[in-house]
Amino acid sequence: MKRGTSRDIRTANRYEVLRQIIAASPTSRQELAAATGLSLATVATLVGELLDLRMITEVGFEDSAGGRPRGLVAVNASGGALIGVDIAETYVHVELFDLGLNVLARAEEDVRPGESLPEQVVGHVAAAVGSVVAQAGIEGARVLGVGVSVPGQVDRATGFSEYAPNWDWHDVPLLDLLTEHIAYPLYLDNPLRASAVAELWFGAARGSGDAVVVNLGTGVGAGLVLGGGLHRGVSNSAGEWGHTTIVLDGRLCRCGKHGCVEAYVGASGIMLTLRELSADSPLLHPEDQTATIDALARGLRGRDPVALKVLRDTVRYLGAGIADLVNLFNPEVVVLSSWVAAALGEPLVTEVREAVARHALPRPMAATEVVLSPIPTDPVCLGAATFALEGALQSVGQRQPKRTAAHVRSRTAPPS
Amino acid sequence: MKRGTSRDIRTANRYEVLRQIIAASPTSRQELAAATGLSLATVATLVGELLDLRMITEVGFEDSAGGRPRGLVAVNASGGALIGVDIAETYVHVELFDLGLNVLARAEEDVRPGESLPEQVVGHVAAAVGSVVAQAGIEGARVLGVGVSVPGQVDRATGFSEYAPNWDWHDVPLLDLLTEHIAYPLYLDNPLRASAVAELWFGAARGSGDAVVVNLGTGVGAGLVLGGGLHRGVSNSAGEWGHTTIVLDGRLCRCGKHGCVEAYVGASGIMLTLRELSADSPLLHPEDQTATIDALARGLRGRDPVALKVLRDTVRYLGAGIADLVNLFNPEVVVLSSWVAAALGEPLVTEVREAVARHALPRPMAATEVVLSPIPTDPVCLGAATFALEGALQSVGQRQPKRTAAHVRSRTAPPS
DNA sequence: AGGGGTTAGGAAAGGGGGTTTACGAAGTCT
DNA sequence: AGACTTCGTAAACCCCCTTTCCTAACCCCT
Repeated sequence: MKRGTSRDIRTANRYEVLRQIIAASPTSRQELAAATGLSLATVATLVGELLDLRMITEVGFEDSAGGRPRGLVAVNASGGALIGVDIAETYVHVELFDLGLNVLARAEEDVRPGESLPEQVVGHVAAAVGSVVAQAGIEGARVLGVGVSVPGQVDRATGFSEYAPNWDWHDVPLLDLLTEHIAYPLYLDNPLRASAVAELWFGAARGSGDAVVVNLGTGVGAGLVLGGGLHRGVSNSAGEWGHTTIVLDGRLCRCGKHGCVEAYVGASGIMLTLRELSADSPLLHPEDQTATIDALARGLRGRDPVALKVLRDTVRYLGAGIADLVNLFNPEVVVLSSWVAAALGEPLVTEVREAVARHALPRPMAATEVVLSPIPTDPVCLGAATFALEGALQSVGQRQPKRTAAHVRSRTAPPS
Repeated sequence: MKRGTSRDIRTANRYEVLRQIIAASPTSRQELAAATGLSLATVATLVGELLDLRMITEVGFEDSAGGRPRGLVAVNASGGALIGVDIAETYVHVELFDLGLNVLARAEEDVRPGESLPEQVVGHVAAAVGSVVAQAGIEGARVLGVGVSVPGQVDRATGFSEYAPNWDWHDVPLLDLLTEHIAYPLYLDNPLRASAVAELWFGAARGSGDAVVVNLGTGVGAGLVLGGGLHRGVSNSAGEWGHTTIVLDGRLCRCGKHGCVEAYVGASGIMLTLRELSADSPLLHPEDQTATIDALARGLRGRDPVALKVLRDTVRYLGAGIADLVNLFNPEVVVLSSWVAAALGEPLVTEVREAVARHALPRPMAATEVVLSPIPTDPVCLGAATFALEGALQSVGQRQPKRTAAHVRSRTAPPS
């Protein structure tokens, strides 16, 4: 069991202060102290560190009721760039961010079904990363790091993709492969945790001690924020919620089991529900999940009865599943994230809220909010970039190696 | 969000050292340092603190390969007593422990169906507590605290039992009621968390960063140990796993919903499974859960086909449910606890292990063990007593109020 | 019996972290 | 210009753990 050291406190506080600055830029030290609960002195030293790192800059002053004006600090947008890579089943999506986590450049490469060899995927990543750097006209030196999200289980220590369900990858040394093409510091993890970190830093989980980020996409998962930090589990695979059994002996899931949550509320599960309900529905675009979900979303806005029924059926499962998470974790907030949630939007949350309230125990439920992710862009890219940001911030605390006191040893010729 | 302070580190280390001493008493400072990963100096000061508290004593020496002998310390059994109270649906069970957490006295009171008013239950508790103190012949002053476990949701801050499902209690000021009868420091929580803490301190979760303690009794729940500590959630109701939906529209549960885990793997769920399978089975003792489960356990030992079938059916649900927990938390260990698990014993774990391995994802599963609770006595009493122990240790860190420097003020009459 | 050698354990120093207190800096108000 | 206010840094302080140094306590050997 790893014990916590006092340095972890410092790191957490540094994160917290930077989060706050990014969220409310520009801001004053006073405001930061109030928001973080730290003392003014601590905030001042942390702000000093971030200024030294050129991650933030002083941007003027603000009147203070009659006294010395407050100095304002803001994110130093040009102080560096972060790259987030979202490797998914059918595409590689790359975004380049400034330090305010604004998107400066985007690139997307399609991964065709035949091209799923690790080398091919890495090729796409390298090309897209090259592209965003070129687009943004950034000098390479300013890229602080590249976060890479890859589906499945990832071992962060070794940089192996232990298992990627869609491509049947097993123990691929992904980090090594990427290192050959990309010269920036690399941080590897999976989309579940990426979007959870994105919510933790910039989204609906900011400031929450405990939050559950429910990812609704092609795959389904739950990023767990516990005690103000990401819960990884003992082998970095916590959060695999998609294959939770919700209907014993139910629908066959692509994982081979029956009745998984994902088989009902994942994109293809929703498509199946639609097909079962109305096989020739105009909403249905076989072979195209995105189009179908978009059509469904339009249908909901137009109060199309089939679309409403599909939503209701889906939420029947989703609501029960999320209620289980609420009972189990008793979180402050449940965030619905990923592209299916973004597409279905308000109608989805409204239904989910109601269903969860019906299924969950009253007491935990009373303390929990269910919200849509407020992140406007791809949360996985943002989260991946956040891993890079955390990495860059982590290395601040590192003490430089001690000077070897060589001269002390030279006693062979003592002074007379 | 509460920030961690450096004092929390100290508290955690104090816990860790005491845990280790209790587990391997007598032991040396050297051994403690090795086991906890702390430096010798830190261990020495912590041991010093515990000696000052009279929680441990020096009990002699041990040869060290040729040098100064190691001093040995052991729990000071007579240094104090802890009381654990397990309030359950039909009984109040109280145990008095020495500081080595050995049971010195027991008392049990039956709570008859009509007697479920808070005052009546509190009366039983007070009587039983009085009884164990008398039995053990302990002076009152030596009781360091009383931990009380009460089913349902408990607000530790206010000492209210917010909701107790079996008795329809709502917002009962239980702590206040208990305080009127019991003069010792009181610590209130629920059985789920009590048995989780018991495993964390003395059972199978010792030294685990992440563990799930699955409680199989009349009720069903999961105590969550995350990051080496108990996870409580935002309103102290995390771990409500019993009412997780495992069969959509399945069996009616006493909570009013359908298809809850508890409806299948709780004691009465198991009884129902048995009744459905063989309504006139000799194993079945209607109206008596304990007798039925015991009969079932005997049946398993005798390889009775009906008993085996009941076990297999139960594990079908339980295995799926636990597999979900494994996927979600990726814990180091899953502990099966509470009286049903204890009664069914090895046959149960063996089946569960197999079922979980079948249902869970391979990667999280590879890192997880499924074990039976090694705690021989009532884990809820033990856990409740542990809350009292933690409470007693907590107050160590409290700084005594600063001496008011009164003499400094008396400048009115300065010395000539 | 009286030195080495070895190991345990305590005391002091050192490096982190956060907070409180004191004070100079930089404005406004009279 | 001087008084008042408020910001922000510097210094002192407390807590935590570790490293280093030194003494205590025992063995063995001469």
